[in-house]
Amino acid sequence: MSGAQSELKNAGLKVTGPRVLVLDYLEASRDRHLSAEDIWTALKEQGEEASLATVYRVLTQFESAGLVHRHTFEGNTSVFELADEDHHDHMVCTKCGSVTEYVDDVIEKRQHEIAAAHNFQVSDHVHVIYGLCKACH
Amino acid sequence: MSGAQSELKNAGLKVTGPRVLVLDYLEASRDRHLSAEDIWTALKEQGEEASLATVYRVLTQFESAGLVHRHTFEGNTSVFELADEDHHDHMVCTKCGSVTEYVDDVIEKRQHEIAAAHNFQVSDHVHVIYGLCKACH
DNA sequence: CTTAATGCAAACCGTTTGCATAGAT
DNA sequence: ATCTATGCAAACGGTTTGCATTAAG
Repeated sequence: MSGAQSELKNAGLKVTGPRVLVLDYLEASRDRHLSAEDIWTALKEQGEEASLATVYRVLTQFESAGLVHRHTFEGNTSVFELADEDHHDHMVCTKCGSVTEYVDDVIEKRQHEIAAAHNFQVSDHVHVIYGLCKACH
Repeated sequence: MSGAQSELKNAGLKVTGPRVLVLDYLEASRDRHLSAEDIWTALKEQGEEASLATVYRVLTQFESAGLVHRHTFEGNTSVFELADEDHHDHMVCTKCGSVTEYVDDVIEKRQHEIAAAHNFQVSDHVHVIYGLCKACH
């Protein structure tokens, strides 16, 4: 039984074709941030069928189950990535669209101090740096 | 001549009814972050007419002219605010939607160091803390 | 066998656009 | 008078949804 199958069971989700396909594909693309359409296209190219609507449904379920994170960045399309790693933030290249991840304890800590100072109870945060990646400038 | 009128001229924009209305309304709401529809509704309520399409066009022009900043946050609707103040980041209440602004030099400085370390050329950044505001928890 | 998941196509929602008309300089 | 801005309604693009069908447990 594939890793995807047991992950689905652990998450309390029924093991179905589309769910396994999407999860497998996300695991094979751990270093990338994918849109629903990216995934749908990739599955079609590898001969597997899953409707776009189902890809969206599956991704939304995965997000609720905590398997996946959804990012919106600027622009209209959401991108998804597996959620099983540590928290990190993103640098998005405005030219090629590539996404670089980073972690920084100074910032992580600092934002909790800021929130506390405003009597604000943090549940999540987004930190995105926009600019040109190494390859694009 | 109102402040809005001279601001428009300075920005190289023709002084028209809808542009003055939108800019005046933004100035009267400096402490808030407004969606295109918020503005359109407000104008209608105060008896002024401007089509929603025009409000969008005007806001987009203002953004290009640097008069206004557009934020997307999470979710699909953009919000706008006047751009004539210092840079700041945002805390968004996930319950009531209120937006609190803050500035922090430690974070500002730190993110440039991080970018430099990855050979990334920063043009902009977004830092949003999500959670519950003082009033909501 | 029962209930939940899928595919399809249509609906949705914020936003943009083409085109004819009104308005600014 | 000229050329741009506006209003309207239709188009758009990503995402969601209703409903009949299919598959998982």
